[in-house]
Amino acid sequence: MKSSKKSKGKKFAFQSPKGTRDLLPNDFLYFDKVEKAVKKTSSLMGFSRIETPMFEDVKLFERGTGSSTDVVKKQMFLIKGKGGENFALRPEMTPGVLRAYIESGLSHVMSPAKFFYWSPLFRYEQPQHGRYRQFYQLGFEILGADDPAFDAQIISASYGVMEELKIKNIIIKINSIGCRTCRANYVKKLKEYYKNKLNKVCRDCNKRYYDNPLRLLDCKEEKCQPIKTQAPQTLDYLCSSCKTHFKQVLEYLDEMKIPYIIEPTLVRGLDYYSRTVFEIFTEGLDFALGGGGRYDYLSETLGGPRMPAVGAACGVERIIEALKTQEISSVPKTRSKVFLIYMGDQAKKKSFEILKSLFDAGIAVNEAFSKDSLKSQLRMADKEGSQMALILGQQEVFEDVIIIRDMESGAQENVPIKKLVDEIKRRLK
RNA sequence: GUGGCCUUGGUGUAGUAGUAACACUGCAGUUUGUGGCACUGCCAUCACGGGUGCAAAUCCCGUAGGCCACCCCA
Repeated sequence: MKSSKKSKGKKFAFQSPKGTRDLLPNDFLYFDKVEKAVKKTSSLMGFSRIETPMFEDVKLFERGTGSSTDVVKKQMFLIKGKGGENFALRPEMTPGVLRAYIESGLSHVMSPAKFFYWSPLFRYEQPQHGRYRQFYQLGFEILGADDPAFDAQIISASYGVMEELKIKNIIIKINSIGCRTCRANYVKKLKEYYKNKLNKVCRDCNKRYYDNPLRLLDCKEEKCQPIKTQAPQTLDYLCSSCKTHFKQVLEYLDEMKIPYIIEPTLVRGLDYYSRTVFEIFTEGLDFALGGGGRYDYLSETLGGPRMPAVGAACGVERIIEALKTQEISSVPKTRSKVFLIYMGDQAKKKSFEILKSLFDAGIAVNEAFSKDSLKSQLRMADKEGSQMALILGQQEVFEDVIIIRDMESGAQENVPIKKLVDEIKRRLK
């Protein structure tokens, strides 16, 4: 007792940084399933994969995502390069994807271009349910097109992934916040409306009034609600082309029978959105699984060419949370059906040769090299649910045979090692 | 950035001041070359640091992390 206490080492002092998590083998049962769904949907709909650096010039986000947004103002991990460069770990993908598209010259080769991504992002936030400092997003971007068909296709792609995963009761909340012209017009009206009510709304709304008036519509403060509901709505102030655009998006969604509700107060938090904005929800979870919208001016804002575009991003951890909440099962672990057991050093050595030949023949084999007793190796084989065990001892090595044991019936048979591959293949089907 | 709750072995829990209990899992074994059952043994300085007490998992303070509500977002 005392000696065991004395022999204890120091407590392991490291833990994963706040808001980050390790993806352990069991997590990948879900992770891989989602990844498979996004790849399938992408290939069916013609999106090709893109990946960009995990860090970029901080200005890309300041100018692109918008310096008035929380994401840029207080949620970026900043890195100082040794040469004095200012980088930021990417808090979102869109500006990087657009940058890559222009920089690579791809914009001259394929336009419009349809991309999908599956990438980790970083935001310095207070972690919470469904919210991490490092998290994965899957997303779609269509660059160089302003046709409303693409808005619908972006939504359809996101919806398709959810559908593929069998997530229940998916609902799209959608709105249009107009183009530069009609939005400016609307914001003016909105400010006029709020002007003489500023003493009746919360402190945050007073700030929003000056910083980002559209966000007034986002307020959840109780005392602001009555004022909010009476406020002018973006949809009533759309210019005729924005109105037509939005109407067509909805019509296309109707054609695909994608369920949506128009949410007049939906505005979203990133500066670059224009016209269509949307978020994706499912039953049982209060956070959005995804969101996106059109960003027709982002390219110009970054000093690039005029390039209308639309995109969406979904939180992978959130989708997985939905799968778990809705008890949608993960992909079952694929276990190898064959388990190799050795007895003695000579057999252990020989087993490498056998393992190699089985791998070469495309047969998955499990073993337990750290357990030397036959008993514990068999126990292991049993636990793994193996269909057959291959038992190799001194005697067998000497005779150049191996025992195949059927784990269910317990029947055993000696097989010449030369014929092992064929014999296993025969039994596996 | 603000406020509230929480933190006991790999997992889930018990234990409100006298030096950690239970279940599952894991590991080792129950005589030598055969699993699934059963049995035995082992695996926690009670998140970390400090304080008060003769005595602290148990009270107090600090830190870290988790959760929740804001904020915002995926």
